[in-house]
Amino acid sequence: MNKANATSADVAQLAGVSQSTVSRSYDPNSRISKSTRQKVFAAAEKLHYQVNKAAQTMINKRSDLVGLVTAGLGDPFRSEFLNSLVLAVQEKGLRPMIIDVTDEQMLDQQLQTLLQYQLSGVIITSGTPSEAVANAFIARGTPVVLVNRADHSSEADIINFDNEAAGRLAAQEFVAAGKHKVMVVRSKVSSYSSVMRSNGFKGALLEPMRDSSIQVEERFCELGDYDSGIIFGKELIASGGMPDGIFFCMDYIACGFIDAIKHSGVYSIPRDVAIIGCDDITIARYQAYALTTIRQSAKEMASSAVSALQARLDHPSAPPIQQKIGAAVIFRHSFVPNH
Amino acid sequence: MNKANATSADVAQLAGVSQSTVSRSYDPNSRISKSTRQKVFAAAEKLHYQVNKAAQTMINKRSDLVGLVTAGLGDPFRSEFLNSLVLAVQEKGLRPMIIDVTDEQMLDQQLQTLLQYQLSGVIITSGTPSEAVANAFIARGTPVVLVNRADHSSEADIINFDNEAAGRLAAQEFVAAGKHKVMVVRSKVSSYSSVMRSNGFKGALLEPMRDSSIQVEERFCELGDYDSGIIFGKELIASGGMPDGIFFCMDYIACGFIDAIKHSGVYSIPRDVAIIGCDDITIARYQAYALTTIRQSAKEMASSAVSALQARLDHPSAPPIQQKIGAAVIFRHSFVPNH
DNA sequence: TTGTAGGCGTTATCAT
DNA sequence: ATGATAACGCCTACAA
Repeated sequence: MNKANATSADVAQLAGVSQSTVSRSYDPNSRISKSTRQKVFAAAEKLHYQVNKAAQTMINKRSDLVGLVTAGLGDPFRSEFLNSLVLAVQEKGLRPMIIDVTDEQMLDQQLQTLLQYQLSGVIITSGTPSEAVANAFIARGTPVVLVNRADHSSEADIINFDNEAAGRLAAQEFVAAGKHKVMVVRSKVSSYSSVMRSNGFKGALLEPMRDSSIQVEERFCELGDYDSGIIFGKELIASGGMPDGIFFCMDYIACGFIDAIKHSGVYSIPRDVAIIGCDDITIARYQAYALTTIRQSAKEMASSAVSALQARLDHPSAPPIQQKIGAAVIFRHSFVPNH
Repeated sequence: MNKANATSADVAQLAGVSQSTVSRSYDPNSRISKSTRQKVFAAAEKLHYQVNKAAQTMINKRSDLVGLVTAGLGDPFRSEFLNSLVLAVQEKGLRPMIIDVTDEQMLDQQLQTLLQYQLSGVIITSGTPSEAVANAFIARGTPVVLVNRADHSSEADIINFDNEAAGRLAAQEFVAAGKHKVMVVRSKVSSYSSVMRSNGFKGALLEPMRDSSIQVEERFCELGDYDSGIIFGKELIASGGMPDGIFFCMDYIACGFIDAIKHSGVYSIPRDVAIIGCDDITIARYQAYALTTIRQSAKEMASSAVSALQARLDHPSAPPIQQKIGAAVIFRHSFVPNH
């Protein structure tokens, strides 16, 4: 095995052409005689020639690497979403490079070293790392796509799940089902998405023209995870005042809640209390939960984000895009609409 | 914003030194006067200078990029493991680049383009892409670490969960609990890990000196996921012959099985049938499953893999390492040992 | 300790 | 249609 990779010069020599001809052979727009191109490709194949991206990057100032910035892979929905992003990025012939900025204290460091790679673009998914990161890249002329973030940034493209619509849909279902007393639950740590979802829910119920016979209350649990749902459930059971419908701004909380309810044996879902979640995480469909939820299509979000990035690479100076991804109710057992 | 990034030449000019001095300032081993180094750093900071990795890569023939090759991010355990890898890679100051080779037909293409980046190393996690990928990189002098794979490859470092021990542990628990008729279930599509686990289980029970009053049977379900577990459960219930203990080679199958059992209402877990899974996926601890399982520590595996890679980067010609990561029983409700 | 110069493998601009 | 040649930004002898 010759450890040294073949270079275009090697190929040129073997093919009996100049190095620049080899380079041109790989440019589809370049007009080159069919025969030479064939010669070149043949030689390239023989030598297992592969372009050296580093050299290419020096000239293009672009690595075809796309930074996928996320905060905390612990949250499984985030990681589900990340997977979709990876796939979408790959499909465009780009390469996903993950950056987890869980540790906020390292954010600056991470960010600095990131600038070293000549990323073609950066996709920032929901989480803390926002303005600072986005601006640093935009300042350097690297396209940035923001996903599920408040739209403070001026120059970045933005893809958002329609969080308000999600909340509204849940509310409408409860109204249509004739619920009397409903609740919306989100984590204390207010994420953009959760706040919007909650607002959408409350907003839909508080509209003045709406039949006002339905009570709404907003409640909070510590975090946005399963365990917080358990705790919240226990407390609600203990304190009494169980509503007949609850909208959880995150599926994980809902799953925890469901387990708490089942374990207590006091209430029955959906008879005593109907549950609607939001996200449609993988386990939402598992029989143990059978969670009716507002789906956020990770795939759709991901491909939109990557398409936006692609578009910006093609037209760097186009005006920023802002796109909303629709919400849809997925009916399962935890809430069944009456017909 | 000046879109053009500052180069070391710019820094040199501002600091009033030569470009090579700037370069040297960042080399800790280089002997440089404190004062000049300070001047350089000051200038660098002022210009927001960051090394251009592409240029660096051309010289070092190394990008500090680590390829994380996986097959199918759909499997949540794999994605959990990948997350750990990402974290571990980051901690070493390297950058994780994900390669999903789900689509086997694209494997070759993917592989080819991968060679273009001058990866510092490649970590291949369980899945189909093995020999071909590994060899291609090794041939080019890029270190390869194999995780949870059969050890056919000669030159790669190998990190394996002790799959046989996992199976053995499960078997021992059943024996100690006085089970009479047990089963081991794995997916038809035989993965290295599952086969080893099953072998470990069967082996421990078939040892000649062992009290032979315990019956063992191996069963198969289509895939290694939740739905296969459901189907398997339904069929087993319908066909009768429920054993008093089942070892599932993958937690997801176990979860599906548990839901099938609960839904049928015929049997009770763990009274009628005790369940032990393997992996300790996130949801294994959720109340709905409370799955007793053999833990495969994703964190430990990941950090071992990255450490191995690091070691090889430091000592390229050291003999290949082969390391086993221990298994441990995590007791929950689906199987409770008697004391 | 510091500066000068050559080269890493491409692509792009000139000629031819 | 093809071949020289000049960057791209950095590291590393070599020289001073």
